[in-house]
Amino acid sequence: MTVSRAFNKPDLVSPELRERILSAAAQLNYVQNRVASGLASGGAPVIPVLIPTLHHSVYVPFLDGLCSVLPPAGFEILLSPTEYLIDREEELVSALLGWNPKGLILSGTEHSRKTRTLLKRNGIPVVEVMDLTSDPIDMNVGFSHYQVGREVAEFFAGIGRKRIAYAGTLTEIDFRSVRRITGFQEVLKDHALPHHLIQRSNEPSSISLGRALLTELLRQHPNVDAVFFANDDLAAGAIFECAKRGIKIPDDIAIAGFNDQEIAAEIQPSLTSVSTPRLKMGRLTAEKLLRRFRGEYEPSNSEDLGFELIERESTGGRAHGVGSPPVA
Amino acid sequence: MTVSRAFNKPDLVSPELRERILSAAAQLNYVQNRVASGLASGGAPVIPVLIPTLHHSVYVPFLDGLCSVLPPAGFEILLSPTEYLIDREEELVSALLGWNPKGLILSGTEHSRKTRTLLKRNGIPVVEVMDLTSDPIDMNVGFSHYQVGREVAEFFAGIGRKRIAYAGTLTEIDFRSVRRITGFQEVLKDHALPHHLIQRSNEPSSISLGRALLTELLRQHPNVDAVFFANDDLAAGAIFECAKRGIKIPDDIAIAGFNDQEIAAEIQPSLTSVSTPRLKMGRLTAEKLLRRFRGEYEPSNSEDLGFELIERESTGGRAHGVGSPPVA
DNA sequence: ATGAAAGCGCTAACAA
DNA sequence: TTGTTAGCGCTTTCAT
Repeated sequence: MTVSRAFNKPDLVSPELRERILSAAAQLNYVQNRVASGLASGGAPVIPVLIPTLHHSVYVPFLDGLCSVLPPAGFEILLSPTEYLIDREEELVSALLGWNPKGLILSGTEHSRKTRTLLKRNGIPVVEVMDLTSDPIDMNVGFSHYQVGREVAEFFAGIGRKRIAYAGTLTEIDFRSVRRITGFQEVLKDHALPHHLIQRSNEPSSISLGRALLTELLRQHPNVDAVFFANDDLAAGAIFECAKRGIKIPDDIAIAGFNDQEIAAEIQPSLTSVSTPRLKMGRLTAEKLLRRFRGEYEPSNSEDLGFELIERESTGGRAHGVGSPPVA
Repeated sequence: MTVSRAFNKPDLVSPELRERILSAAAQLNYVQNRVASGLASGGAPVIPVLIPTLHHSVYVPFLDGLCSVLPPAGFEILLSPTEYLIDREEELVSALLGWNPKGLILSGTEHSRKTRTLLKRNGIPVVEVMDLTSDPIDMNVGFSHYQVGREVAEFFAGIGRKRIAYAGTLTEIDFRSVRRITGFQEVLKDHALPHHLIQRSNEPSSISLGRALLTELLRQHPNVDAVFFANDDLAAGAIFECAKRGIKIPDDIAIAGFNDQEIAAEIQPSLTSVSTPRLKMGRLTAEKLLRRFRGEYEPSNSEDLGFELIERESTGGRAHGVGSPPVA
């Protein structure tokens, strides 16, 4: 029918007829059946997005970035949390491929062999996000967690800290966390500093868990003088706990977080953190997919968006980003 | 083909044949084409979810609740932010109906006439969430924001506050916020207290905006002695700002937040807040949909999940929920 | 318990 | 510029 054209390729229909069709459609509240159109054209306009979890708000800005680009371009987002489970990811990828999606987004660069095979053979554009890899399934947008670990360790060593710890959750199954620890420990070794001060927990991340991690760390190693937390919530908990115990930050202990969430700039003392480009990652990921759909040339399959260490009071830096902006 | 049956109604196929089919499918990495099956059976196993925004983490636990129920039951979530725009919602509903979804989830109870008509005529199960209404499109799961406003105002009046303010964002387009304000003001009027101390902003909510709102409020009304913030981030900002200015909480000013996010229990002083059942709302919403799909009887179309005012130090209550749980 | 026929509502490729 | 034909990969329904 010409109706289909009027919707999908309006310029191929005479203005007059198009007018008539569109207005009739409006009258009848007609909307195209996306399922049928998906079947006919081999592939539904959906993009499955596999993220580890929604519990942790870190993934929200990323999603937000996707939502700002994909739906306006006509693609719906199929949201699926994997709970950090690589086997669950495999199941989900397999099931989601049943939608014949035009593209797919995966978190991290660590996947089961079958996931990789499935996706490679399928051949649709795939973006692996959050981390960096030299061997992407297809495309890759992220930054190096390994480098984050290195940079924070260098930073602590550089300000003269001697007993430098890492504290985090899911330190075994969250591969990004593992990489940060790896980089972190390597640098400590290079500096001949102790590198086994790793405090782990498998509970979900939270402010109160940050308190607990700090408490336990100090119980086992009372003279720790710097801690890199796996995220800002944990670090904030540690700051609250220090306040409660009268531990001086940064004099007694320096604290750094990860992700530079808003609380980092606002808490007292303000928290040194690593700013990560999550919103931008979402937008760029979406744009790369769209470009590929249009068959445009993609200069690079791998994009390192970098990160930035933001020094604040918790490591002896100056207050940063605190203050009252004008009310609109 | 019998293959279809082997997947969808395994019990109608002889065990032996079923075995053979399933193993062959596994070998070939075959997955059913959901699009084709959706077309043939009239309706894709997707549930569009319209939420106002992802910027604000309040919607995340709700989504999380949905994700814990819907995907395991075979339904994918189509996530679509409306940015609090009722016209955008209308467009999205119309477009999403093109998926012939089996059900649909809407935030709030305020919708355009067309949205209501479209949905009612379509006849699929619809759940309106977050707020309560006496006239749902179909089903309704939430709690009364109006009552929240009333209860907090009563509470402030009850502890002897005289100049009680409300501070929030998007106070015009976020209807839940509007309702809280309405209830809040009604009670203040009943108590013959001033009820025009409303501080508004249209910027997105953030800790630093909380600082700004408090600052501006105190500039205009220096003797305000209680403030109900539209959420905990804003309230936390206000607490940080008070610390900076040496304003005593709760002696000089009492502060309450909304949603009882984790920071409320952890900040110093701890923050009185209204605990809202967001995760549970997600789960219950999903379960109600599933029950309806199965044709089961739903005793009630409207579920009031309630809320709870959690008193903490910021209004003169005792510390609450602070402390270090054991490390796992 | 299994198979055959028909068609879901579109879009692709082609013809007019 | 418009209409026609066929078929996307399933699930129905009905027959075996």
